[in-house]
Amino acid sequence: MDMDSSAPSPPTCINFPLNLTCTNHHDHHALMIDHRRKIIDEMDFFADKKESRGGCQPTSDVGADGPSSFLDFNVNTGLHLLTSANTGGDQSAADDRISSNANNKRGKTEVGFLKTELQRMNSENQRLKEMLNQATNDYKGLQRHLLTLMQEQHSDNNGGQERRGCNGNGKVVSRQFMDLGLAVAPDTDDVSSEGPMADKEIPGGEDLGPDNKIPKLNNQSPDTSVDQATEATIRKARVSVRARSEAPMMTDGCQWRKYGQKMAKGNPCPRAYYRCTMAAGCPVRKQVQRCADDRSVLITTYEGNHNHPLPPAAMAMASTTSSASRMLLLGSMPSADGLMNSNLLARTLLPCSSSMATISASAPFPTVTLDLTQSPNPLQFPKPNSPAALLPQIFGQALHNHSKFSGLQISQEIDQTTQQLPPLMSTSMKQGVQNQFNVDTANTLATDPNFTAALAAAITSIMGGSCPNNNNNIGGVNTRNNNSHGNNKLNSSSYPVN
DNA sequence: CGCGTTTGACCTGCGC
DNA sequence: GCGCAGGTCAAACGCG
Repeated sequence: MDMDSSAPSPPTCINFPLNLTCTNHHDHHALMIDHRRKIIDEMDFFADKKESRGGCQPTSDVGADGPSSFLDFNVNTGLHLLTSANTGGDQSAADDRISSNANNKRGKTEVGFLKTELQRMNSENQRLKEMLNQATNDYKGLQRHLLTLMQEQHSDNNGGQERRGCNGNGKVVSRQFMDLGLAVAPDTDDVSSEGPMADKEIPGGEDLGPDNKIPKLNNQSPDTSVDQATEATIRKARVSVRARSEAPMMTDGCQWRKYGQKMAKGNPCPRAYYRCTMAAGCPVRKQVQRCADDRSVLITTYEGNHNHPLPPAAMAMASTTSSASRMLLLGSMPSADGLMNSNLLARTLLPCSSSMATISASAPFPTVTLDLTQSPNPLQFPKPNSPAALLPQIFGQALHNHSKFSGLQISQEIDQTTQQLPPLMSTSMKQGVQNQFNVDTANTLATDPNFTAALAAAITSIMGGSCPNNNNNIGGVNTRNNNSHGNNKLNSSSYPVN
């Protein structure tokens, strides 16, 4: 006997109707534009429709018959009625005709329901847009108000004479504003060199030197000045990494050139100064010095952000400086004790060790210190070249992945949340609420699955790619990088400090 | 010869 | 104003 070659293949008929339920506007719009056009990157339900016209072909796609919930969903929509109408018959036509009236009603009911639902969603979307606009306006207004207050306070405290503080090579910025994450500019409107930090890898960001421009507080929109001042502060922020290592220098995937060495007071070990040589004019510098108390501890301090693309290994550390700086900035939001719970943030970032990371704004430059020498479990950092010794990179990667949340989203959420407070609430009261928000946010960050996932991903990527036998090679990245530069000598990633 | 390191001189900020 | 300390510059030097 012949196999039932004439038997229709029912499944393809069932896929078709879903369009009405889910993406009415989508596919309908596509059809209006061009009936023949296939919709790329979307499920092409019309493909089955076309096939069904020429005879139903068995498929192995989602639409094929089987226990797929997707298929079940289609069936449950009841809209397969349209399919039968379009296919015009075969064996199922009779059955369809029998049930057509009931299905029609049910289908119309569902379409009507979906239309209502769509309208409701649209109106809600519109309402949310308006709320967002309102929040944005309030946010800008508060920033404006904050700047005004700070200017007034600054004038009161310093008599307007002392717009200074330490800012790189002798340029002076109000320390108070630095602590607030803001900087007061010299009399210049040139803020062109200001820009996003490592997150966007701006070219021409090499403004660490005496020509460093600080955004002017006046004569520009407050939100812009805040952003630019923030970036200026971040640029001067430092990330210090303490690691127990016998190696002369920590490996971070970058190429460094030593440009100086000094005997620092109180430390018999000289301090070496390096600058990044991966790109001309890269502003990133680092200092390497052995700890006076424990010569086995290497202290590496990073400053600035790279203005060039980085290999992943180097990106991790660069991300640390950038992201930790943002965290530090977030941690220096105004509060009753002048410093928002910086160490809380540090503990939050690395909850496994309360002493692993500290944030200090009391130093000439706000500094984040990652102490990798105080592992609660000695096995955790067994050898200088072990994957665990690459924790700064892990930390950096995790922070990088989370940097927008930590540096931008949080602060925006803080501000926007503050905006929700009653307008008559005093500034100090709002500030208290904001501080509490910071605490809550930091606690949330500790348990945030995204952060955990980012950290886990970073650990996986670092440890998975690390090569314990090669001090200068993290995941083979450096080797590739060296080849691309065509000169291994350039990779001066290890220099004796002593 | 090119590149990186060394090292003394120089610059700048800060405290007294 | 002076001295100190941190940071940078640049000529001299070494290495491959």
